[in-house]
Amino acid sequence: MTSKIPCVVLLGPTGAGKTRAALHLACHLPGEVVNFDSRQVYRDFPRITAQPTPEEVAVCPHWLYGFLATDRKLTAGAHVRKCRPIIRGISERGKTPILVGGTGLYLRALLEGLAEVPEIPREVTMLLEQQLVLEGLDALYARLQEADPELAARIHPNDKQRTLRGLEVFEATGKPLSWFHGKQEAASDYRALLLGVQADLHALEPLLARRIDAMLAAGALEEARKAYGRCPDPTAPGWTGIGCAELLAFLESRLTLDEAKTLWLRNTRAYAKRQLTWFRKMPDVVWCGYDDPLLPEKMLDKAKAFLSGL
RNA sequence: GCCGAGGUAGCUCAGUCGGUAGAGCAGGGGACUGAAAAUCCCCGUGUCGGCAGUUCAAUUCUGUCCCUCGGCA
Repeated sequence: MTSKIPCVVLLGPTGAGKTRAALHLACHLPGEVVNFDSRQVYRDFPRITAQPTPEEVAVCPHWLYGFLATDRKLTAGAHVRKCRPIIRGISERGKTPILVGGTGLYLRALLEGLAEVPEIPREVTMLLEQQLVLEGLDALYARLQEADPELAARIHPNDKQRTLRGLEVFEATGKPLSWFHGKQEAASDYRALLLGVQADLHALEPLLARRIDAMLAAGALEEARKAYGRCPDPTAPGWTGIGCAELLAFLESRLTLDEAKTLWLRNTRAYAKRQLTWFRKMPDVVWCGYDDPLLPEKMLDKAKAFLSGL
């Protein structure tokens, strides 16, 4: 049995200061930063998705930021497959992998693994999407109840996305998705210290508002304009990110800039709320306040104690 | 000043042929196994603009006043 790779995870809601803390850890452990945020992967949106700046990236290696084109889609599984060799490489170089991000599903998939479901052929997915339009969600959910009663019982009949996922797995493999879940092994390859940046929504809101202004001042609009030139399809995966979608609506004259900013803030806030809900229930997270000026130092101390205690 | 249209939840608005009212959004809580910055679930008492009248009963009808928005002056 191979020993588990030690790593440090930095989690928390958007805009709470994870990037800054990660840089401090990376400099002093020493370590390298690996992204687990589903949006900071887009090449065309470095500012709007708050990726580390070129100056920050120059300080130490950063992985899985800004590598994906706007019309490409990343999935939890694909992200995990990219992450694993990178984390192993960092560890073999004698450094500590520092995982930073805000996408709860990606983190869980990485730490606990994901069921091994084969790739679903595009035709299967497209056919189901057509059937959704023709037959309605109720009919598809009823089919899921036949095909995978266990999964159907767990999801809500209105949950379009999960109903389609359950059906596409069954149609493509002949086996229920819940069967794949049951067969999954619980072993993890990593021994992770979970460090959380704690912030409540009320405190976070003004920071998020200021960050939007700062992004615009730093050329967010120009960034969106350029991205639009490269990928003018508003339904492309990269455009569905918060900030991107609102600025695109402004560029296409569907919103004024003020309306776009208001919506942007509102959506960012709602997103932060979902992140807080997700991370709150995670066990064994060591929390530090976002407003603690010594947060990077405290997190570094905890990381050092964790690594020396192994 | 006159004519018209309105004033109902934090916002946008439904509605009650008279029996004290409900959607969307916002807000709060939650779920989450390859779209996850996604997808979805639960949570709705508010002088129904003020005052008076009619009525067993008015947010609903009538009068009047106030305010907002159009048009005409």
